[in-house]
Amino acid sequence: MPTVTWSRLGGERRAAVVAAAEAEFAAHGFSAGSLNVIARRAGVAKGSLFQYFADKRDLYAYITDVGSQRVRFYMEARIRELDPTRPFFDFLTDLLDVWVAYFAEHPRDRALHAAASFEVDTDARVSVRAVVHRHYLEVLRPLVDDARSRGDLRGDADVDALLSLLLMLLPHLALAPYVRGMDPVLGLDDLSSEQPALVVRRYVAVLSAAFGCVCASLPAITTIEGEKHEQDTF
Amino acid sequence: MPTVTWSRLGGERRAAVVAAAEAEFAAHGFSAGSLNVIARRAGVAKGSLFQYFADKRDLYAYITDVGSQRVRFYMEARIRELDPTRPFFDFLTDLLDVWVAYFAEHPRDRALHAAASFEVDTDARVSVRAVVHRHYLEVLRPLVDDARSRGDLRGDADVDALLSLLLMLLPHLALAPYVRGMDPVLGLDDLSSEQPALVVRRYVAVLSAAFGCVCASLPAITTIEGEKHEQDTF
Amino acid sequence: MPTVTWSRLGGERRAAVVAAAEAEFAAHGFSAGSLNVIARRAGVAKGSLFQYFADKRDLYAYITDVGSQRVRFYMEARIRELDPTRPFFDFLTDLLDVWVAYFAEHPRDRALHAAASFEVDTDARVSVRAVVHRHYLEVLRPLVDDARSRGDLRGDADVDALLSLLLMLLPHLALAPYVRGMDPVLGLDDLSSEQPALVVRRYVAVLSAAFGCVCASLPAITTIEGEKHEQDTF
Amino acid sequence: MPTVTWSRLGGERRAAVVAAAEAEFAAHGFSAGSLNVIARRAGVAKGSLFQYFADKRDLYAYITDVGSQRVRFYMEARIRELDPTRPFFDFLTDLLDVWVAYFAEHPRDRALHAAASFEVDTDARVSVRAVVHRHYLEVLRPLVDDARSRGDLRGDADVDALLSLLLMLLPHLALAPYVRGMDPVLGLDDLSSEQPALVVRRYVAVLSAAFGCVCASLPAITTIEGEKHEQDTF
DNA sequence: TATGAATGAGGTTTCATTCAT
DNA sequence: TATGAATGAAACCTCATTCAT
Repeated sequence: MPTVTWSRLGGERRAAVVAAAEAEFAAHGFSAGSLNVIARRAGVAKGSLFQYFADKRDLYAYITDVGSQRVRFYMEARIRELDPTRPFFDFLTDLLDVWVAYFAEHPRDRALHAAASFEVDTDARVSVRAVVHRHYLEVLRPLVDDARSRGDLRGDADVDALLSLLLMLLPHLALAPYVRGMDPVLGLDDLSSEQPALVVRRYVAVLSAAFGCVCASLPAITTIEGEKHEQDTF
Repeated sequence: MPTVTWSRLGGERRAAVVAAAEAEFAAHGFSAGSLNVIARRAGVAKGSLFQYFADKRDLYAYITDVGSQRVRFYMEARIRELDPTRPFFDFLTDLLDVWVAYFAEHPRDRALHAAASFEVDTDARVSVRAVVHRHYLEVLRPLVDDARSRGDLRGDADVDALLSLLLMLLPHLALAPYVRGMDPVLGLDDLSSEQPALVVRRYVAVLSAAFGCVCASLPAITTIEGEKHEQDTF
Repeated sequence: MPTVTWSRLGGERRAAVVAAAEAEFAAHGFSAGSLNVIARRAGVAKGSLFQYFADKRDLYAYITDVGSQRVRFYMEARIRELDPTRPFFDFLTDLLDVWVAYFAEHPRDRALHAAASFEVDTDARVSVRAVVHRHYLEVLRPLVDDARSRGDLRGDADVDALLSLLLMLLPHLALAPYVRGMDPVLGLDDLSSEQPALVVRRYVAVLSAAFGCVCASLPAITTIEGEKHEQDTF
Repeated sequence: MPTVTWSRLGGERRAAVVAAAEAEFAAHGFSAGSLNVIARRAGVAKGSLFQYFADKRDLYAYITDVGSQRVRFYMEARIRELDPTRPFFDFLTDLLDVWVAYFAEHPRDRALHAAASFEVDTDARVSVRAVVHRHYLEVLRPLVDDARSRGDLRGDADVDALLSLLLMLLPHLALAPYVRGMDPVLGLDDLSSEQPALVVRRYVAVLSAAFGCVCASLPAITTIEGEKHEQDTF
């Protein structure tokens, strides 16, 4: 937790430290990120960092938290716009599109997310992922619960299994297009050949088949390729 | 890639190097693993390591490959015993049980797998995961293809999406019971409350619902809990 | 020397600073003692310490002085009770017993004494020991002078040599039982095998033989061990 | 203990490291001595020091050992020249003169001795003093034992108390002339006013009176000052 | 082919002190 | 008078890699 000194700090200095730390941890992760570099880039003395944060891990946790909240606030705003009361898998499709687009446009957040996912230091990774997972679930669970109460999910749908899969799919969709080798099957990391949007629809189709109400129909994947008016008929 | 010197090396010396390197990388991962330690424990000169491998990354890739092959050979043997011609999702359930049990009993392989998954160094992680994914797919794709040709999968099943999900689920099932925070939903890391076996069945139920032939029924999870018999009626 | 600000300070604040500084310097000595820690534990601002004392060394000297005076006042009170007009070496024996017991029961003063003795920083050590030595001598010299004027010491006794030896023996007796390796001969640091009381008597016997009046006899060490009665015949 | 690498090292490089380390530890002691400085002055890479010694403490212990042995070898040679079979306290007087002169002429050894005596780090101090004390005793005990068997000491002399006092007097005589405040009574540190030689004689007179055979007379201190001839009559 | 000595940059953290408020 | 933010030097130690033998 940041010190009181940090909370009393002027906005400019704070912004400089946050920016430098985000850049460094995004580039090299926690273990390999260097406080020397952060201090130098922020234009503050090395010792000052320790007036603001208990230690390296404390700074890292703070940076991760700030980043997670930024993503969450953004997503929550977009969720409201997307109208979460629509048929769930339609909504989910749009949501994942937004998600993919966000990380496409925010390389810094993408890198922070990756750094948190791949951290070697067990304690650092665990505490950071706990934060991230909490954010994920606080947003997703209400959406899923509402969907089930609306009847968009099967009555016997294993909601926790759905959430568990989403917890894997979300980081995957965010990172795979930029991390070679993460997805050797669907080709997410081969940007030229296939659109992430298509992969989103393939995953949603799977989830819909697994959890959706039998009567509910899913927008056909063809809707992307240009001919799809028969879509809502099957 | 190991040098020719390595290939000409006596078996004993080779085994010593491999054992020391596996232990070190399993314990500390690639970035934090120390060649000094490996050389000392293997009883060879530090310089010798550089006669056998181009650099640290080369050694790491080799060690990962060796480990992956060990796991793969084991799994292939068990797959033959499990009779892959049975109904696919029955077979898959047993396969995942074996998988979970293997990593429960082989902490070194589990640690190597985790080290590869969490490596910060991008290049190291990418090259290692490429190897691991290749092994996964070379085993899984024939099984899945056979299942489809046998009619165990729906005709329009998105086989690649299934493989993609399996590529996420396999490491998850192997590591989550031992890595705090990986699974905050299904409780895989809370060994006392829920059996990995049950989680396996929940995941397979999802996959079966998504990809299975409509007519094919899955062994109900009720076999473990005893009450949800309506599940196999959908 | 403390500033005038210090002298005008409220008693509570002063006590807090003294207590924190004593604890810190006792635990880590001057060089390794931390003003940060002292300020934090005393509940005052770091800057305040520099309003009360010129610098770290000044604070340290003050703390040592306070501690020395505490010990000195205690010893002076006990000296009056012990009746310094008795035969000198009888009295000295009791005095040293009291001395040893005091430090046995006051670990904080013991630690401060040790810290002063083992300080690496030459200037700090010199100034601190000057204070301590002054206290020692102001107490001891009158006692020794009285003893000589009473005829308890030989007429030609080298009083200064006696004081010089006492200045070595007193810290030794105070610390050796708690500092491994200080006394590899008489076994003061091996509490189980020999009592400090016996060591006191052996040292006093030496001093008595060296400085005592020939006619004056010393209580034989046999009072503790019970057999060497021929000792008092020399 | 130095590594094998150290033992295989060329003489020139070894000498440079030893010289630099002796100078640094002599000047600042163990805790405050800097490996950075040592490496720079020795003209070797910082990392090289860690190829020769396990850590800072290891290097310090080695340096202290080397220094102690140097002093011991010198003293043993001089002891043979001084004829230890002479009357003990005559011999002891000469021995202490030599001792004082040695440290007067060898400021480096003096500083190392001081550094070892005043080290704050308990473990470092303990281990170093154990070495020094061992050297002291291995030299002194045979001398004292011989003296007693020759009849130079009283039959009932407390030999261990004598050794214990010598263990205090020897460092005192070596260092006090150069460390302000160590001796506020006999004025050892006030070089202009009184000769260390006289102090030696005053201490020896005390020891002789305490431990010497009654019949044995000591060379009167008058030999230096010229008037106290009544001293040898007690 | 094997060795292992040498390198020196880089890591995090603590510290006493200053000074503007 | 009290505060506490800022400083930046210095600390020990580890590391992968090179190269002469």
